[in-house]
Amino acid sequence: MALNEGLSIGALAKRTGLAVSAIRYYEAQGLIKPWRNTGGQRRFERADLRRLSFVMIAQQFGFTLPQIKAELDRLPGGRTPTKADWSKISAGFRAALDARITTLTKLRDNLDGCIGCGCLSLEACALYNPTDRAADKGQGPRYLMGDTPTS
Amino acid sequence: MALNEGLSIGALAKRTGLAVSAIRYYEAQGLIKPWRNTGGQRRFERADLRRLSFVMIAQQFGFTLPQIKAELDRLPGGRTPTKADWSKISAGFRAALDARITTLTKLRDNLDGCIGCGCLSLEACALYNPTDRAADKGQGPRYLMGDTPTS
DNA sequence: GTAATTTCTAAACCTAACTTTAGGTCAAGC
DNA sequence: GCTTGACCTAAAGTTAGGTTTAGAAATTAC
Repeated sequence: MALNEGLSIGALAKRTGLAVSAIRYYEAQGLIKPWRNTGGQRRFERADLRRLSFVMIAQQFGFTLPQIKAELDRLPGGRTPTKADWSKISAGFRAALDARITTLTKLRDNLDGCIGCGCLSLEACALYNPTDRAADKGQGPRYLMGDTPTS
Repeated sequence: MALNEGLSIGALAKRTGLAVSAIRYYEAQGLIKPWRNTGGQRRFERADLRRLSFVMIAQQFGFTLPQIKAELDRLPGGRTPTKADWSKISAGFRAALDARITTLTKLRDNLDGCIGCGCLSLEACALYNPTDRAADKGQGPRYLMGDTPTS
């Protein structure tokens, strides 16, 4: 057993609160790369706890799994990530969060001028600038309303 | 034609930027209730432009269609909604938005103490209080990480 | 050493919010 | 009056992010 150290998928699930199936799914998406023990079962490093925590928080912030993977891929490959490594990828994270808050605040401040007043003439309003739900899924520029101010 | 007035679904689509199929879908979900002309085609009121705008903005705020329907159902049934009617349902809207901003701001302020510092000891951190992505889908209390402070 | 628990894979299923497709009807332009 | 574009319905397909199921193999517990 000594040579087959590491956390089992069940242990990882208990520690993170994630379902075992979710962890397997994350592996399939390339977010974590466990090794296998002699019996073919997944074994995880303690650092994977941090990775999964990062995933869970980033999801709360509205990031998609591919986006989260992109961030995680910036972590060093050969060694266990250090505090500095994590801080580095958290910076972009925080920037995105700041942007999101800014957008929502602008949205709120414009609410009284749009729906709040009952006119709903969104064309002239900040609301037609869609909140970046993480990544505009190439849906094309969807303007919100063509209602004329007079109506 | 005079008796079959109203906007066609195509006109509504152009005015809102929504796809025709999306508008039909919203009708199926009960968000709008067009009438039919003599040929069986949908005809919409101008007020439906406002309803659809409301839907689009509410979605940007993270509301689900059932939640949006619940708000729209509070509009008067017999007559065309007035400014006052719209303002009324926009109030709850704004409250939800405020709450969301507050949560995100708290999250951001805690970021340096969690991922930002590299420790990722989420248990002791505000991040384990999930952002209400509109409506906690009864997933059960998912605590974020069981990593001990020492690790 | 055997029973119970975990874990394995692959594939099917799930929800939300739509889009696409197929086959057919309606309406508008000339 | 006919052709072209808009519209109709119903059903199936799509994407994200997983969960569930089934049958088999590994591990742990006693």
